[in-house]
Amino acid sequence: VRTSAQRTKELTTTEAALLGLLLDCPSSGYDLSKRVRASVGYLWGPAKSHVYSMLRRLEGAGLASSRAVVQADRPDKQVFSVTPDGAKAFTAWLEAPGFELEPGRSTVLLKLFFGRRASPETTVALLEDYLEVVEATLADYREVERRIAGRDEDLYGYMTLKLGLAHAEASARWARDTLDEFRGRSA
Amino acid sequence: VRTSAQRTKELTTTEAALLGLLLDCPSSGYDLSKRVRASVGYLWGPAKSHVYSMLRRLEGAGLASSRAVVQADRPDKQVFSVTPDGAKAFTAWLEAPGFELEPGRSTVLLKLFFGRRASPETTVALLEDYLEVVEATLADYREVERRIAGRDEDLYGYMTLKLGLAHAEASARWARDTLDEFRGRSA
DNA sequence: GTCGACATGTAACCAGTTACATGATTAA
DNA sequence: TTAATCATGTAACTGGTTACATGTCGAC
Repeated sequence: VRTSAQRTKELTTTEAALLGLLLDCPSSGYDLSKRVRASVGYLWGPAKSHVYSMLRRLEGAGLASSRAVVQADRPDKQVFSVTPDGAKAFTAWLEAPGFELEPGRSTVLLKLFFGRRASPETTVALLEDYLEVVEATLADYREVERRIAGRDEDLYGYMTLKLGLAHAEASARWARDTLDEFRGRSA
Repeated sequence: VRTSAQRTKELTTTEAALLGLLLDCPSSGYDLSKRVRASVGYLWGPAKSHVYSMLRRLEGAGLASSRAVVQADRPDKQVFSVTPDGAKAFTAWLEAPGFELEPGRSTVLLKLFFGRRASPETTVALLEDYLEVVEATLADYREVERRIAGRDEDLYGYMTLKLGLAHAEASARWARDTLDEFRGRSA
């Protein structure tokens, strides 16, 4: 039989992310969705409808509170803030050791793995497409990098971005190498 | 109004993976689960119970067929094979352009992103833990690499592994660099 | 008067997980 | 007899998605 002490259900990653953003600045679901895209978006991007339901859930759990804000020039909105309990839950999540490191999970990899069942052209096309996408995101990341490099308040975001950059660079290099090797074989 | 030509529901990634493995060798759900872990496991690992239900679904869709195999020395089993339709569906999946490239999605990154809300020690600990895990998987990958390098029949698996290796190496390098920089700041 | 940004959701679905149930067979 | 491996599932849940519904408000 559980007592009331059991109420510390761990946070979803999305819940944690939203609390983290809300700590910076109380927002409506609509605003939050946009803030997600503008910040953690490239590494965590829930659907808009999901954001709304997570907010309601946080509120229900007493981790966030909302107040109606009447606006004259545009539709009214519900602005959510983090409650003391919510802040506690967030730091607990943040400070808790351990993390999930879900593996590759990319269909490119899986398709390549089964490449011997496809024509060489298919594999080459796959790799070329992949390279293209990777180079595009690489360009994005580099732009963000230029924007936030050196800015002290973005230090942690910068460190995070760095890993994304490193991965993208490694991916691009790999794709080029693999393409070369692959073409070498077919030639 | 749809005609019967509409029956080409696209394959789930897991379905495709299972079909791909079944093409190499018909197997029971139990065997397949083990084969998954031994091959694509590090980049795609469905739960055992999920494998069973996917197999039944493939059978229902006419993409796989099963026959009961009576065993004297151990419990009987259902062995699944790919039907001609299944083979067609698999190559369609394999040959279809496009792929999903879900982003980072690691909680490490997210926790780091919110690092300014945590103590420096927490962040350092996080990075150290991460580095440890990455180095362990790196060691695993290198062992697999030694095992399959040069073997022509594993060429595609090898190429796939190479990306995993490149990512792991980049991650380790990044973690070390970030730790250094971080400690430099605190010092 | 209609388009686009603002704002909040609902409904239906889905891939996948965890925990558990069940039982055969063999080796210690 | 008990534990391990083989073998197949069920039940309940969950984190998340897509598609859609609904409406406000200012700008053109």
